[in-house]
Amino acid sequence: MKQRLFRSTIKEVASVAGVSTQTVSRVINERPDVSPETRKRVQEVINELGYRPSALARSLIRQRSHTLGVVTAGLRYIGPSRILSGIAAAAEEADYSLLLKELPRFHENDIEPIFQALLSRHVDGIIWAVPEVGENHAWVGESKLHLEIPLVYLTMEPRENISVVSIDNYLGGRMAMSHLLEQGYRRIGHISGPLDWWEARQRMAAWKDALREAGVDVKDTHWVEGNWSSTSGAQSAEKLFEQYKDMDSIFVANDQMALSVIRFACQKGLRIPEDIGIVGFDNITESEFFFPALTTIQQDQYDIAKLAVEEIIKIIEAGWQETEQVDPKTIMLPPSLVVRESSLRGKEGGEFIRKSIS
Amino acid sequence: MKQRLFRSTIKEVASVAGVSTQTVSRVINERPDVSPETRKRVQEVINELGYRPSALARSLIRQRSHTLGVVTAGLRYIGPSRILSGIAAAAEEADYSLLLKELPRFHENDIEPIFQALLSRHVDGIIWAVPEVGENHAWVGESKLHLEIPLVYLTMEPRENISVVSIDNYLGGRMAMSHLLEQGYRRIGHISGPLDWWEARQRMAAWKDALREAGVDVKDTHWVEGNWSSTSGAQSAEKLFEQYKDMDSIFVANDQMALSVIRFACQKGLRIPEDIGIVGFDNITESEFFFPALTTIQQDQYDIAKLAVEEIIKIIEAGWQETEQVDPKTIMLPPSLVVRESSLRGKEGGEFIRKSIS
DNA sequence: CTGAAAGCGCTAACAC
DNA sequence: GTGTTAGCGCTTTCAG
Repeated sequence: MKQRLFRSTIKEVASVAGVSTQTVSRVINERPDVSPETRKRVQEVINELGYRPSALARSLIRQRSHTLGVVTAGLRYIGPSRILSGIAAAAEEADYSLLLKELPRFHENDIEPIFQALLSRHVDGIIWAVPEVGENHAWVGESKLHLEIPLVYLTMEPRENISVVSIDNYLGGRMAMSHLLEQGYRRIGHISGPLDWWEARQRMAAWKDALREAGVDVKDTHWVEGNWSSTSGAQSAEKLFEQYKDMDSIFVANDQMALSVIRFACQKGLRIPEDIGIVGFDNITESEFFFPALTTIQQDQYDIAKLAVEEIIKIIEAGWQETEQVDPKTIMLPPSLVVRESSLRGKEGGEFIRKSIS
Repeated sequence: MKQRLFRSTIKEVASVAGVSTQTVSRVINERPDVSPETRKRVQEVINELGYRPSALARSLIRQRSHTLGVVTAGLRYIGPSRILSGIAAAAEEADYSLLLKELPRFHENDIEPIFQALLSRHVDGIIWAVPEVGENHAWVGESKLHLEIPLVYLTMEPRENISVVSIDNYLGGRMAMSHLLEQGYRRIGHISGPLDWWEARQRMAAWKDALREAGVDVKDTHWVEGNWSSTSGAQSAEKLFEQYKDMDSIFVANDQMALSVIRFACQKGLRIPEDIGIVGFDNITESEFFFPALTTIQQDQYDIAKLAVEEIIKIIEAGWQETEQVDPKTIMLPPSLVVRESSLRGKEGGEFIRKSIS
């Protein structure tokens, strides 16, 4: 027996209520031009039959789906998840649905099928929430895509004529470094993220620039490249302590790696922050409870995600007005410094948060 | 100017290629009954115009969208994200799209609008990936929903005639307890999750049962209720050490709280695992790098998510065959014990994984 | 205020 | 092999 869907249609409602489908349509769309009695009768039939208008049919005729395509990568990690969470909240608020596509790899650059799938379902806009890694954004700006809908990128290097929303990673790095320098650390090492990541390069550039401006020599032995994972953090820590003997502190490009650095330093018998200061990046929920608690740079991924959704909806709605279009722009949000025990040398160890270094 | 979508239709393709829309339809659906020349010509026009069939129109006429609705809660946490990640991977593989709805709260029980939104978009099935908390699943089984499509639940207490896929939390708790008992610990305390969570109750029941079976007295002072967060872990640890003076170990209901317990014990000068043994639950990526590394119970959320998707697709497809229906069933997956430093008392501290305690 | 006709983009069923 | 007709469930003219 073929599956039978017990979904009532506008036609059934109309026939039961003894009106035309047109009138039912007016009722469900809350148009004013229906007499109160008719409206009431139709509404009753709707409730009775459990009638639910088909968003599909509506999208087809209105050429508008009220749906956003979201492309993510790395949902198994906390950063991308927090971003998706923000996207979902903002979309819900604006009454948009979400069509989700997860890229299997960060390096994915066969993006045609993704767009095909999204466009064939008539999404009104696309949020590209995939970090910029290697050449995985090389296609941006190419018009080969025949893209007739707005596209907003999350966390990518700003480009002309493209809408981008991102945390300012360079600024975050500078904030971390300013803090360490203020605490009197000078021989600051760095464990970077994988350098094919734009974010990793930004953080590292901040480390280098801050040292140079402070008049500190930067040598190749003063940093090591990690891959974001705690495992790589452990390996990097070992290598870095080996090749930078009189290092007094480390700026670690994320908290997971910083966790391993703490562990490694503990095992070596080094005191934190007296012998070695540590600053991380991300402010994952756990870092407050590391021992010692980790000083880090907080990114509000939830917030930039909401911003991105609001931006794309603004662009979409503008496309339906007679008004002028919304120009693509880059929105860069500053992160904030969260000072905890791991970097507070020679002062009383209270915890406090500074929102900006200005 | 009203937005103009440069989307070509099957009609345009047909007219340019000089055939009927029907023939184009046959080509894009790879039907055999088209002559090679016609097929070639049509295909060329398709490429030329960048034509993309509308999945919307297709769904409407086929009464099938090849789309799954996914309802989640707590995407800002890592567990739900890993589940979503598994769902996305499995859906992609089966060539299904995903319509995502995130509940704003775990306790949400106004679920009508969620179903409305999903059903109005003609999803073929729904995966309910919201943990069971308080009465938030009370509606399950009520047929008021007029649900004409399959529904599979993730992580909920098994019920008759419902499809459920879940990790066996009770078994996980028993595995943790068996391990502690084997290591010679007897005065085992417990920090539970919030007890309105089904999972928290399961883990706690395992703690209690294991102690009883081992002939150990269970008192109300031997456990404290946390709320999964590291913050609550710290508070709970303080309280528990206070009220259970000769406790020799703790089974903590998740790794985040366990992290705080480690921190608290360190600050008190207690040695882990000699003075106090600790076992967590979840195996978050960081727990391997805690100091000491945390013994814990691993749940493979990614895997159960894939299973849930495969199950629902099986049910959906069965609905379209002449064959009999797939009966709803409960699938319970065993977690696994990961032994690390925090519980290995008086033995050499190598790390090893046991897949099951049988 | 209400209804009839046309059509969004596509496919199933039937002709030829 | 290929085209014609009808219609998925809805909304947009335009009459009345």
